[in-house]
Amino acid sequence: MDLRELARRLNLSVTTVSRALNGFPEVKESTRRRVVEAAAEYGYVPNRLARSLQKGRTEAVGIVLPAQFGHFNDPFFSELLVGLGERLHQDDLDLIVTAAPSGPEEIVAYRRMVEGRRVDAMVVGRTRRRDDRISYLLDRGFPFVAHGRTETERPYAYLDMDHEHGFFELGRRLIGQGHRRIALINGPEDLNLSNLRKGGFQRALATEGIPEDSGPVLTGDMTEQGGHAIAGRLLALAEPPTALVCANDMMAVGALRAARQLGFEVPGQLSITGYDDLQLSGFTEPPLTTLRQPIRKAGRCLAEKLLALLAGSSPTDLQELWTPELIVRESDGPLKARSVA
Amino acid sequence: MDLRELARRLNLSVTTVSRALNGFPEVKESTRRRVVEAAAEYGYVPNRLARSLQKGRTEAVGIVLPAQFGHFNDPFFSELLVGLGERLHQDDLDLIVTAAPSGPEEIVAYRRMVEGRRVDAMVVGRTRRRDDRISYLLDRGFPFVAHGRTETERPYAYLDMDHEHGFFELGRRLIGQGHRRIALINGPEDLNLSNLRKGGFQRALATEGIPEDSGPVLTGDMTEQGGHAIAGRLLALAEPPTALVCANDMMAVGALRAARQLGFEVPGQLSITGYDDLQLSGFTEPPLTTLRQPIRKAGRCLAEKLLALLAGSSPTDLQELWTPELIVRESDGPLKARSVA
DNA sequence: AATGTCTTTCAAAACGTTTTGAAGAGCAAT
DNA sequence: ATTGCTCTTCAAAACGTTTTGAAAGACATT
Repeated sequence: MDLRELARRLNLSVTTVSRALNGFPEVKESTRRRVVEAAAEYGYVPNRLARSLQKGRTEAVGIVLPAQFGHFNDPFFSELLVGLGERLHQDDLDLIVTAAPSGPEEIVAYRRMVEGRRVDAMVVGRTRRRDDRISYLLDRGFPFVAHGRTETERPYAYLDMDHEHGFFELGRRLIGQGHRRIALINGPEDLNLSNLRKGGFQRALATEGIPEDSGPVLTGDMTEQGGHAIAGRLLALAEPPTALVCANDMMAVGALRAARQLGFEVPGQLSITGYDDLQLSGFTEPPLTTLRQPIRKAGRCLAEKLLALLAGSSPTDLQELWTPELIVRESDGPLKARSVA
Repeated sequence: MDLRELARRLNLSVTTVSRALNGFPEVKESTRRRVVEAAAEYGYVPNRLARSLQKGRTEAVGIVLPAQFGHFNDPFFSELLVGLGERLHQDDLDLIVTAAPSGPEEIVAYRRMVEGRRVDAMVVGRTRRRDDRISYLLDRGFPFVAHGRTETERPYAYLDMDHEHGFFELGRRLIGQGHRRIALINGPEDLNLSNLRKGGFQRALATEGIPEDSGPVLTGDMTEQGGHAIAGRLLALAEPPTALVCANDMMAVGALRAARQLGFEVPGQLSITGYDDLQLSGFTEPPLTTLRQPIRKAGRCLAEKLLALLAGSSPTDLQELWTPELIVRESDGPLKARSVA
């Protein structure tokens, strides 16, 4: 059942039927009712493709999921997708998802979506310091919203967490507990969030007058294994740090395991903190002190920004920074006297 | 740059250009080269919508994510999406995602995808015993693949885990450890997997000659809270069970918490098992014995089935059952003598 | 009766592809 | 010169909508 057939049965032109269904004012009320009823009766549903082709809008938004192994183990993207999907659905927009490993294939996936006119806008997740996906989209003038900032001057719409502030606070908290040798177990340097977190961490040290070599920064994979390896190295030092600030919860879990294996008491001899507030973080031994970001809410917020963008808002008005919430549990605290004595 | 423009610049008809690009045999080799080069030079990318409209295929597959709160906390769907996305991407198929709470809205989401001719096939996740999504798709003769079976006679393509067998083995294992009062903390009864798990569990009891009232089955939300509530009730009984078989890891985590609060030693006085092998399950106290299903691999497998289906395979040839893998950790074991004495 | 103004309807063009059916060019056989 | 064949190219139709520009009908105003 297509529009032509429906029009034929009603003895009307397709024009009128189309207008009746789309609520145009120039069709007589009684005709509209007749059309709407017939459409319902025959189960007419417009062909989305044809409509999109004609309107020049696809009514769809694209996102490329990172497909690397291990990296995807956290519920981050599924939560984000539900947030996005819920909100976009309300405005009848589709979400087109594809998966690509980061690397040369990734930008190909973007090009296919953008240049194949498959979507009206893109969502870019997990931004890097210099992000060729962002430059690509900016160069083409293609609408997009990023979850995270980048080191570019050019303005675009984003939602980001204030990583700098979060890690500044975390650093100050640990220093306030008496720690003087604090290591940052950071994520890959090309991720912008790693850079921001490092900045906040180091600012905390500087503010409190702690020398730079008492606050080493090491980077690794943001996985349990990555955290385990780096913590292992740090704790084997002659003067190991008394606190480990980890880039995310998975790394912190790895660090916890290393600490247990090397006989460090947490938090008596060693404080450990994470970031993300994954579900598992409340169940580790001890439960993890961490920073929380509301991911599903972020998805909805990104969707709102997309809608605003497509409605003509300026990207400059769609930049937002959220402060992560400190979740205090039991993996950090002041040193016990014993280790000093 | 569209096909017409490209043809104009080449002094060729759109027909020839289209055929050259799509590798039809009736175009002269030198012409093809000329066309392909020009297409690359001008950065021509075909408009997917127009092509789909003409071909009558959208080259897209749809999936509706469950949007309820709490239910979505496990990484199940993100892993599934990556598996699906990776494989579909290889064959140039899109994955269209939308989110809807299960209930009347859910079937509307399906209808929009199917009847709006937005996708060529659907993926149905988490099947229920009587699943109106499945009947709807079967009634319409619309191609789809399900993750999970249903209580229908009509054949369709699916991949499912052998829940029955998994819980049968789990039951036997606990009985072998000496347990005689074992409760099943099950998921909602409308989910088909709940039913199958219950079946396997009860078959294990029957095989070993354990009376039915020594193996109570309770159902609740498949969340930490659900598990906590039910375990709390069970452990408050005059003769509490000595083993709790939980429908998933989150429920098991809740049960662990209830056990700790009520002073039950795990596994000395109480064994607890889960299902899923979530990442957190290796980090609980004690680490959880559970059944593992390879989710990403399942996503890829579902994608393969979709491709086969679209290529004309019969659904009957695309039914597959995987056996979950038992992951033995430390949350189960024989009773310690103390509690008997 | 002619003109103007709404209101309501319509035929045809457009969106960018692929596919259909036909035809032109080149050449060998008659 | 005509016919038949192959190779290559083309104009036009089709996919199912929305939009454009025009026209028909009703009614009031001159």
